[in-house]
This record gives sequence, structure tokens and C-alpha cells, in this order.
Amino acid sequence: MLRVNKKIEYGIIALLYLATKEDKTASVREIANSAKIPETLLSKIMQAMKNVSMVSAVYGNQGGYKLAKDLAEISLLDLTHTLAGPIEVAECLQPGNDGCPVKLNCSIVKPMSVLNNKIIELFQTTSVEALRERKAL
Amino acid sequence: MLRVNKKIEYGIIALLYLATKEDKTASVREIANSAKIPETLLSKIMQAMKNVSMVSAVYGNQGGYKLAKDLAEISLLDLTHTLAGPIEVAECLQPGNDGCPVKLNCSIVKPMSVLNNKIIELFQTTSVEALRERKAL
DNA sequence: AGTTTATAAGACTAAATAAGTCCTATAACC
DNA sequence: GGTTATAGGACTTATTTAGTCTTATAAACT
Repeated sequence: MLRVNKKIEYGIIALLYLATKEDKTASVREIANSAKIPETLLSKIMQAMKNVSMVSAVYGNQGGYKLAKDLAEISLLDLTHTLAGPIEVAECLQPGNDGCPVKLNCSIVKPMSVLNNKIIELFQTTSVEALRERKAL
Repeated sequence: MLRVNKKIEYGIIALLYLATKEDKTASVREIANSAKIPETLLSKIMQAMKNVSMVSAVYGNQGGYKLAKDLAEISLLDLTHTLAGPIEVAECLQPGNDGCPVKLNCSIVKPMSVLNNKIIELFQTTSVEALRERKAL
């Protein structure tokens, strides 16, 4: 229950990997092999992260991706939005949702939005760097 | 992203409904109709909640379910466990998981477990009653 | 110039999970 | 014994997620 998208998982793996390379580039193939992630899938993920300037891309031989931001500046919320869209714990929280059969007499929208906001806050205040710190259990 | 199971949603709806009935019973049909939830599905949900004594069941005519606990005593974590199993933000957190292809060199287990624990804590400390309070936004 | 390495991005398919249905049994009450 | 209601297993359908396939573009090296 409450699985986080594999894309996000793979995104974190890639960011953590790039962090170990400092300013050098790593190709999608290199990252994918090291973590045994499907290469074409990771490719999409890197592209998405590039489009929001979390990483930068270098074409051609010896090219690849490198970090464009400090891991401490990348919140889980940013990553989630980038790779898997907005957090909506319930369908009825989707913008423009008009499918709720109860409408005026709905008991669940508010509770779900309370929960949603709590999760958003958690994701907002947790950076990828914070996940790396291997203490909290 | 991060959708909560519909079962949990329906469970909350049912609990909130029962709370308005005080000590009277409400049948699955009554609750399902009021919230436009599929009756047979809600039936399973009520059974599960009965099995962990969140609600009690009364057979026969004029029977149904009633609350067996105060909403403040039912945490989201309890409800989640009851209706949708344990919270595991990543596959590799499943007990007995041996499918991780990286194993000894895995960079993601710890970060995911950090996140998982944060979400569990949030669910543990949030009661159904707390969701009902319609303030926080 | 041509080959190689690598990113960019769309369309498609497969696998997994979640949601919902169907059916039969059991219990209490009138 | 008929009616109302819970109990619970087996099954089907729908939706979402994961992954593949294909083609294009860019840079570097020879």
C-alpha cells in the first residue's frame, strides 16, 4: 500500500549515483547497469529531470548527465511532481474532478484533503539529501 | 500519485457515517446508498473492520453495524493495515523480499525506509477523528 | 565524411494491482 | 418459513504502472 512510483525510486537512485561522481558525467547506460534498472526507462526519467534542471545533459561520446543542483535543494515533492505528477491521495482531489457521485453531501473530500496536505508537507520538507542520511529509523 | 486505496476511503466514509448514528446500527445497504458506494464492496470492508473490532455487527432485521471504538482511537495506520495491508513505499521493503537485483550494493533501501517510516509515523499519529476535524488546509 | 556514443521523445505493449461482481452460506427476528 | 442482514470465497473487469520499440538529433573521434 501507498507505493511510491518506481520512476521516483529510479530517479532517486540516479541522483544519488550522480552525487558520487561529483562534476563528472555518467551516461544512462552506466547508471542503469550499476543499479540494474531498465535503460530505456531510466532514459525517460533522466530526460524529465533534465527538463526541470535537476540535472544537465551532455551529448555525444563521454557525455551523459550530471547534477545541476545540490541534493539538499531537491525536495521529494519536486521530484514527485516531475516524475509522477501531483500528489492526490484520493481521486476526488484531482483538479476539475466532477465525477464524485455524492457532490454536495460528500463526507470524504475534506478528510482526504487534510491527509493529502500532510503528505505534501512531508514531501516538501524532505530533500533527497535527507533521504541519503542513513540514520533515522 | 500516492493514491490511497479506495477501500480505505470507503472505510473512512463508513466510520464517519456510523459516528453520526451514535449507538444505532446502520446496514451496509444504508451506508452504501448514502455514499453511492458499491454495496458488495463495502460489505467486505465492514467485515474486515469488524474482524479487528473497530465496528460490531448485528445480524438480522434492523441489524447492521455500529461503532465499537471511538474515532479518536482509530489511527489511519490501523485502518490501513486492516483494509490494505502494510505500508511499503517501495517493493524492496516487503518482508522476505529477495528480489532486489542489486542486493549488497543497493542505494535505495535505506532512503526508502526513511521515507516509509515518516509516512508510517504520519499515519500512526493521525486518527480518523482528526481527519473529521475540518480545519487544516 | 562516416562511425560511434549518447541524449530526445513519441507510440506502443505487457504486467501488476485495484476495483468491483457473483454466488452461496449463516444468523437473527418476526 | 420468509425476510433482512452479515460472512466470505471465487471470479472478472478496469485502471494504472512498468517497460519496450522505434526514430530522430547532437557531439566527438577517427
